[in-house]
Amino acid sequence: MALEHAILVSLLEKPGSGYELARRFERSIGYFWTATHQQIYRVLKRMEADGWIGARDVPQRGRPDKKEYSVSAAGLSTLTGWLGEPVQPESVRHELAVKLRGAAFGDPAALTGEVERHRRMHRDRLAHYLAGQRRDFGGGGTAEDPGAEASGPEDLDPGRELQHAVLRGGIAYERMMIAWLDDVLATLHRLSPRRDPGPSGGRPAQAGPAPDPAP
Amino acid sequence: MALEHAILVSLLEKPGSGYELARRFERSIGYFWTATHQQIYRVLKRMEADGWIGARDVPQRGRPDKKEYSVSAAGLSTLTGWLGEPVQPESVRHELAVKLRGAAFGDPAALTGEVERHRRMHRDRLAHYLAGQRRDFGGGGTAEDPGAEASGPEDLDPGRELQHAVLRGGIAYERMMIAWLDDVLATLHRLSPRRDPGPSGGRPAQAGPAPDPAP
DNA sequence: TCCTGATATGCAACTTGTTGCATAGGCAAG
DNA sequence: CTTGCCTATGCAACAAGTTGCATATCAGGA
Repeated sequence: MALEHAILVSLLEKPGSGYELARRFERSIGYFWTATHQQIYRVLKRMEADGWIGARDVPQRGRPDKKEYSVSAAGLSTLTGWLGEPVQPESVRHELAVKLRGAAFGDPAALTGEVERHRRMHRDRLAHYLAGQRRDFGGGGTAEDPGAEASGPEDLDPGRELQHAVLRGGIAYERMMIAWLDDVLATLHRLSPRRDPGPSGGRPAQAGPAPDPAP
Repeated sequence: MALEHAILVSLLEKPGSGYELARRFERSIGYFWTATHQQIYRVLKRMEADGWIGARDVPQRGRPDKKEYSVSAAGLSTLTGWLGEPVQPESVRHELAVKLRGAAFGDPAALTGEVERHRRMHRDRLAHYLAGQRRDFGGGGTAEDPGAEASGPEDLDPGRELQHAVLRGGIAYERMMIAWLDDVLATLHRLSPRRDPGPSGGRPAQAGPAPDPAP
């Protein structure tokens, strides 16, 4: 039960309606916690009943009214209480890893396209993160050299620093995944050295990793 | 709906009872897909009804009989069919990332212990993976230089190669997490430079990353 | 004009996943 | 000899998450 907490964090960062939250869960916070609009509306209702958040009707020109939620004092103390609890081990779901182990009982080469698709997704997300980093956190150190900003000018807004730390985690994750997927592609290619990487959508499955989006 | 498929893979790798599967989901395959014994028993029952797996009663000395399941032809074709389907985007749940963003509205330093605990967990899991790699895949190349084995002696059992690729992914993930958690600890320390890292359970939150288990 | 799409909210039904408990024999420590 | 733990399976109730659909308004294009 932690969607509540993700919503609290998001509403503390900026109040908003259920719909707006749903949008955010397709971007920013959604990169670390997923939820559909159905779930969000249902949980918002419960949170309002529990007094964690308050609603305010906002009339809009043309559009239906929206209910803008914001966090109450009770909600804030719920959140800070939660911060003190240990997080229980994340439940892992790496479907691609399961498929790779399953591929031993089918045709490994059939996974190549899928792995390439994943690689593209991770490459795009990395580019997105890096753009966000440039936009929101300036041209400082690279994500590969954590702590490089530590000796720089004092920029100690905790919210900003923490958001940057989370973003650096996302960047590190995407880089790691891209490198691993290259490794997997090389392995698949080694197992069945058919198809040469054609020019369309092609990327080297054999040689060194394709260039990342420039940091 | 993919617990079925994870079970199929596990049973193909080695037939076993529900209980044994539950144990495996605490180790090996469980590092990439979690499930409790309740879920496993329920799904096994359904899979048997669907004819994906067959059961065989195995009497045991002293212990209650166990039902040893193995994959039928129908189950195998189900699995290979699944391999061809695109994996839909994994639903992400990075609770620690949510907490970090939430910490801006509480006391960031209160998270230090939790982050350190996570780091220990990841360090231990990395050591576990590396031990498994040494045990099952010999002294070959390091995980940091994927493809190093490619030019070595031909060892092209697909199952083995794919399991190794998955394991390398686990290793890369744990290394990445450890590095990121060091980054986070440095950030937290920068935000509130209280407590010096004492000698008990201490690890440098400031200087370079603590030494990994030797690869 | 009609159709599509974005904003905005929500119900109902269904599937998954979790938690608590129950059974039942054997084995080892105290 | 009793208490707790391990093997081994399972029911029942609940919580969480997904999917399909419904409503309503307005803007812009075919």
